[in-house]
Amino acid sequence: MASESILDVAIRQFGDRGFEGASTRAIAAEAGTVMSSITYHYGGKKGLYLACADHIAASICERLSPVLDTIPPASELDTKDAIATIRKLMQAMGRVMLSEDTHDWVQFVIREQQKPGPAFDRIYSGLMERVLAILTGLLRAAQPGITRETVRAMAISLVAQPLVLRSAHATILRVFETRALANEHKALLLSMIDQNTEAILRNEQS
Amino acid sequence: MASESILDVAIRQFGDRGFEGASTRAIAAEAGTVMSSITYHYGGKKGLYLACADHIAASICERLSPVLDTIPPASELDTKDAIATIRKLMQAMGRVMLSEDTHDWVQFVIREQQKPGPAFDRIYSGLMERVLAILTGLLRAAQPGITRETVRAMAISLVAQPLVLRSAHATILRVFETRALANEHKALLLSMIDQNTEAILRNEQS
DNA sequence: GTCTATACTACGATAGAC
DNA sequence: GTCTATCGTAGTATAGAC
Repeated sequence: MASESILDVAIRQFGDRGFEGASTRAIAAEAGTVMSSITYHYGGKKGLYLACADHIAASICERLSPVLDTIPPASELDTKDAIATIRKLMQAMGRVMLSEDTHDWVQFVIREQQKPGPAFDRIYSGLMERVLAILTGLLRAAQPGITRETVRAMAISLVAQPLVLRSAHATILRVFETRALANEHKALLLSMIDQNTEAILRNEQS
Repeated sequence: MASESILDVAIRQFGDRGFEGASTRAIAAEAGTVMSSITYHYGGKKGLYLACADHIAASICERLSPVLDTIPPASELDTKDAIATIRKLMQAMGRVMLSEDTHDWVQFVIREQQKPGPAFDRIYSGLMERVLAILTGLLRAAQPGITRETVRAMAISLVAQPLVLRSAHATILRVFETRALANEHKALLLSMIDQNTEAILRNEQS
């Protein structure tokens, strides 16, 4: 079988074991080369880690772009359309969190949240900042007159629901008494997010 | 100054740096002793880690018990009281997540969620199982006729809101453009959780 | 019980052969 | 560019002095 690239292996290892837990020798070996290749291509372990962060931010951004790109400027949306758009955005984030092939990326990001370093800066400015800017804009359109601080708190509360699908993944598996989420579970969780998003936005609006 | 106990230091170090990132020599030194004491008292690094998990589960449980102990059996509650009780429980969880002195505990748990091992079993059975059992019981009382799977999904969605306060802590600080959450921020986030909890439960109930 | 001394392994970085 | 060889450091574990 063909070797994966160093970057792909590194993202998996860093996500799985964390920065200190992952070993450059093991990453290199799994990529079919030797440790000194990492020094040559990335300047060392830290450089490789930062390259992973950049790649992940770009990859998740790319995964979300089919939805993000269809979102019109918030100024053009009325309350009803803004709510519908926010629901669409939450569903897209939920699907990313439930998708198997994003597992390593999201794991990496969650780890970096716990002890943010230079890699978090790149992920934040390359991914989160953009998504949060769109979401806060939509919230302002959905609920005119809302204060800036309330928008921030509400944005956090909304993204909490997709995020928890990964950040508490181990607990979710226990709750559903399974080793891997079935499609029925995923559909149920997504529809729950949709209902709750609608309830939260409708509530505030009154 | 008096030395902290090995367990206290270990919880902080493991929470901060993860299992692989923490060093037994550093933990022992900070506790005012030497590494071999860890071998003697806990049987090694893994044993110390498990002891930390037990201690954390008990500590968080103890912190929540003032609220948990006042919750009557769900069978005695009507819909209105059950909703009020759930809101009180969510607020208690939110306060735990926002409290500074639980930082190390929660950090440890979040890390263990990412790669669950034997320590996660202890935290789950010693803490989460109990809280989730109470919450699902309350949900059934709040919304009679709800299916078992829907209760599970809703429980996850509800706890998502307190949990995100820690699991996405780095992002929240960026959103509020601050280095540490002020009391006003915390109050706002808690009231947002309360509003959303109420909206979610009211919505489903109809 | 607590510490010292030591054995053994694995890590990341680097120099240099090819 | 990719490899081998090696260096210094840091990790856990263990035996034994006190």
